[in-house]
Amino acid sequence: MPELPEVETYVRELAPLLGGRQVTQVQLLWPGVIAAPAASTFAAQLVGQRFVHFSRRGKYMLLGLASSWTLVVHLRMTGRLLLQNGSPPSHTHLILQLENGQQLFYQDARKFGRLWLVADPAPVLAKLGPEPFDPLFTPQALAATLAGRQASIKALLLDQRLVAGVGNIYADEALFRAAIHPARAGGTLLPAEVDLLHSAILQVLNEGIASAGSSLGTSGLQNYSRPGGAPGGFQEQFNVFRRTGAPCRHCDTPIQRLLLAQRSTHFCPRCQR
DNA sequence: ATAAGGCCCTGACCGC
DNA sequence: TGCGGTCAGGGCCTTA
Repeated sequence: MPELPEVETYVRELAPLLGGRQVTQVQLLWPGVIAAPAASTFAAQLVGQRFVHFSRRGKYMLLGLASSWTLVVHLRMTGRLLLQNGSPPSHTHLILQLENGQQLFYQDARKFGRLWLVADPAPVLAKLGPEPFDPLFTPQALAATLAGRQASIKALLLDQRLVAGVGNIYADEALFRAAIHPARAGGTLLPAEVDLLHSAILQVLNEGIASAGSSLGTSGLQNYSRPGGAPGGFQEQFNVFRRTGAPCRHCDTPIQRLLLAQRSTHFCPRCQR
């Protein structure tokens, strides 16, 4: 599932490919994908716009246009952006024809993803917590948000109001690196553990970005790929995520799976107590 | 304010 | 081979 490293990879790889390109035609095949404005006006407002700026906030992709408007994209579970020629793949819901002959496809098998075309993206992003790489996101700030919380640390890491961009994959991997059991109540973490978790979050996100994200395609849906369709590589470095029953890379104990906050959670029962 | 559960979707997978 | 049931899961909404 696209989380911060996957969205960051999109931003970095789309910038040179899409920068300066102009939208000449919009085909909206499934209007439900448009969150704002009304689907009937979305296409008309996007035609003629030129992509000039590329950034990210949490798991939201921000495609800045020459008009100063922004096309905001959230891929949720299975959303993908593909910059290609030729016929659209199955589950394509939006096609942007570009002036250079290329096409930008928005594809999403489960239809969870959404796009916004807005003058100001701030309201869309209003509920997000700090960016993990923002200097304001310090161990002390993380400790303050965890203080008194009874919910599991896994559930809290998935809450985008605490820190933006961490999803199921990187939450599990960060908790393993920090040697913290995912079911621990957030408020019970000791200061030293919060420090470990803070640096583990930054570490796994950085490693994910360095590997161009995680693609899970061998079993289950191919739910993330880079703009040209190539997979990321971080799944090769998973310590726990979707490794249920496989030996822990540190101690050989079989990785276990449990359900927290309605999300599958993977951990080593020996390394994470 | 916090926590928990339901909902949206549909391909993959499992058991029969 | 075919079929029905179950699962996954981010963000939003409702409920307690």
